[in-house]
Amino acid sequence: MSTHPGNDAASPSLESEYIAEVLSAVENRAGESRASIARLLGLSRTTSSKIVSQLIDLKLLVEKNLLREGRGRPGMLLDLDTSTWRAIGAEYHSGRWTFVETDLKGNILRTSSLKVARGADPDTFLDGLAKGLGEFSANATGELLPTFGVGAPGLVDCDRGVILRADDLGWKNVRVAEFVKKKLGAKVLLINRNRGAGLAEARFGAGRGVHQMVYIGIGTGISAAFMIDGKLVHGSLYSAGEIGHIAMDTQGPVCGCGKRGCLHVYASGWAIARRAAALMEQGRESSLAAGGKRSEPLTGEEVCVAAAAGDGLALECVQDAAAKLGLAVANIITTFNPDKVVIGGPIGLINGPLLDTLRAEAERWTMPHAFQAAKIERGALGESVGAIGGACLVLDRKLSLVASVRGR
Amino acid sequence: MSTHPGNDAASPSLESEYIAEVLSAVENRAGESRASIARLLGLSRTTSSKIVSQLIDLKLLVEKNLLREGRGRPGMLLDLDTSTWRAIGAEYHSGRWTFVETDLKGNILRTSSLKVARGADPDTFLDGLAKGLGEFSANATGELLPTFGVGAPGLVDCDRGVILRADDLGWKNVRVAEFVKKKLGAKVLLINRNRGAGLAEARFGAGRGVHQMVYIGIGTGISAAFMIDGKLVHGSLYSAGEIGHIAMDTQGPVCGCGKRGCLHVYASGWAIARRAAALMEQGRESSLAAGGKRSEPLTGEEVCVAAAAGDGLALECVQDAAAKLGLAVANIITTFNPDKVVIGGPIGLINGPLLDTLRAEAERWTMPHAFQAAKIERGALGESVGAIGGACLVLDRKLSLVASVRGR
DNA sequence: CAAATTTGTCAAGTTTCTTTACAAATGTCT
DNA sequence: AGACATTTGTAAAGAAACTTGACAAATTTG
Repeated sequence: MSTHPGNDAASPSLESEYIAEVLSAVENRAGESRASIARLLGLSRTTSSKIVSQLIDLKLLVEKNLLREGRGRPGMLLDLDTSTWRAIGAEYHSGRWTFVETDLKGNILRTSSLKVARGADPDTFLDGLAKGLGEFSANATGELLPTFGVGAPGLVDCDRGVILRADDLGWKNVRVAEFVKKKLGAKVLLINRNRGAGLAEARFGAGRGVHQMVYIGIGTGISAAFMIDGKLVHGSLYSAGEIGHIAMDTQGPVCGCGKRGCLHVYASGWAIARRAAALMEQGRESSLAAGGKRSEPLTGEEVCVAAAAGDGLALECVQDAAAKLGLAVANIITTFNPDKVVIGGPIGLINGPLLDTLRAEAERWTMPHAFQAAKIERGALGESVGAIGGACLVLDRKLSLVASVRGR
Repeated sequence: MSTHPGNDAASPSLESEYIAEVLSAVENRAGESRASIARLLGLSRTTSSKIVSQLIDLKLLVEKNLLREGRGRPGMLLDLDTSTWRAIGAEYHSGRWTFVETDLKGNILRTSSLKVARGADPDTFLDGLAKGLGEFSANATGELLPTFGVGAPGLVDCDRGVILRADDLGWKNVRVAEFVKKKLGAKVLLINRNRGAGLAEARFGAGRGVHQMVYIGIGTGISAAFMIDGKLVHGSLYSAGEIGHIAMDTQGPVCGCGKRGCLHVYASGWAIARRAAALMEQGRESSLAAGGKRSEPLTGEEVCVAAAAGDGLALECVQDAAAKLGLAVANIITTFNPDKVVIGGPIGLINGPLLDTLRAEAERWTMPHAFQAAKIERGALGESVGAIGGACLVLDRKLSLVASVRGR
């Protein structure tokens, strides 16, 4: 036994091209042993064993209990090592930074959040991120992977870590990665927050094990993420999934983008709130009007909650939105043929009438075989899903990150 | 020098994991030498050289002229060897089998076609395929890769080589691969003909070098193929791309599928022909009516040709179809953010007013940045593109196929 | 024409993976 | 219970693949 565990001179070499394959075999399947991995990847037991022991030394894998099945000596069950490495992810949403710390399996170990002025300027946004990351990472429960994953609003250049534009906030060219590098000396992997949420749901949530997944995030705006065989579809300029502005009706009302009949004007949180406010303005009764004059403007979430509680006006607004969403989802199902459609976002996660209407309308406008293939479900990771998505980006690179920490 | 070139005892071993990478480096780039490949893949010149000589022995690569650039000894320019190996692809379309023989670069060396009864039963269809393949492959101009690539109508199970269903023909579970295996003893790679066409355009046609491509095939029906980073998107049950039945207007006319307002009822060849016929029935004048009573029903292609020639009625029909196509393309661009949209199929390839209208309407219904990224162009491979797509499937596996022929 | 540079190949050396062998741990059959 | 078959994990020896270092060949530059 070594007296200096792990970090000593006899540290593993990490030269095999099969290391990543072995790791992902353990990650994506359950109940693998050294021998079963060897069979799976077409390697000898010796090689599999050697790689596994390297990964154990790196604290990426652990041996669990014995695998009793069939005859012969039982194998050692392998699993991701959740004891040591930690990933930190962040997401900005509604004027608030959310931070999560996860283990290698994406389990949330710790959360924190930091309020900044809603609709703030990019500088406030960036300062909040750096401050939050600095404080949050100081209290890590394990060894940190040396990169932060960040989910941001707007059109994101993932390669350069820049928010190219966030139209609803009026931002342009916000260089997030560069800022954090300067402020904290740490690397940032940036992604659009809804794409990050889709990634997280695909890896750890409602889309686990699904090969063709569509995530639809419904909040103030609407956008989607396409996960095909474990990979996120970015598109040419990172705007794949921006379904908020698909044209639903060429005769429809004018949208903020200048076009008519965008999905956004029918089904976003913004649209739901506006519609409810307009109906109340016309004198329609609703529980939403209780308490007289409001200080803050009505939100889509509030309307959805009221609808779930049975408010007639709210129900009407939500169901109309859900019907349009259902039609959009139908066309996405027809176009993509996914195995699963995951509905998320602040609006999508509310346990109300939205999902049933959406599902019924999606069925109405799709071919039966495509609809049956596509299970439509709510997201399973809750509110901080976007931050988990950031952590996912870090976890996807854990191998190279660990290698670089260990100073290969 | 060996007296038995290629096939003798000293045949190459094909064990390196870099063989495929070297081959695709030469394939997808131009002007590579042994040394430049070594740099590209991070290999030593020795290894690169060894692999290249193996590939030359296998007749997959050839040395061309010298590469004079910069100082130093010029490298040997490498290229795919077009002298030996041949791929055969087939496509069924409008009651006709088309066969193509290509070299490793997808160049068409020979074509043939075989008419079978239009709207024939599956048996006639299969007999025609086996007969055609048998005769066509007998006259090969080189050594055949031992597999045929076949583009077929309908929903195709690529793994098992079965047409699961072709609704417009009324077929179900047509086991193409099994039939050809029995009849000719040869393996078949089956694909939907429009997906095959998309594959071919991405590899050898208008989508060369494009990372995010959408192919839209417009014939009697409409369907699409999505090529993301060189890979075709199949979807969960191989129906990704079946955009003929996306809902364009919930108030629209009833479609054959039972729903309302499908793209198919507005913009397919079937729809264009029906619309033109209806207008003429109402007494509208058109060059299409010349020659009195017709024996065959009017086709969408005829209307498009008449529109290109300036016929007013035809122009109206084509432009209305193109406008709906443009709207559909707009939503696809918004959703996918492609670099290029390739318009193909019997209708899409006709050099008439369709493309301009489609492009204008697509621009009208997309965000500027997404539209600008997506160049909309006609297919570059002509009518037999589906058959070339079949050949593509074979070429994509050339390495393993050649290895198996050489009896590794 | 010499010097510098780059290519392609050979021989020798290193690393990685496999083969062969064996102890250890289990189920099965008698 | 005990012999036997089966499977796992590891170690030592061997094979295969890739790299290093060296060198002739082919070019540009000065």
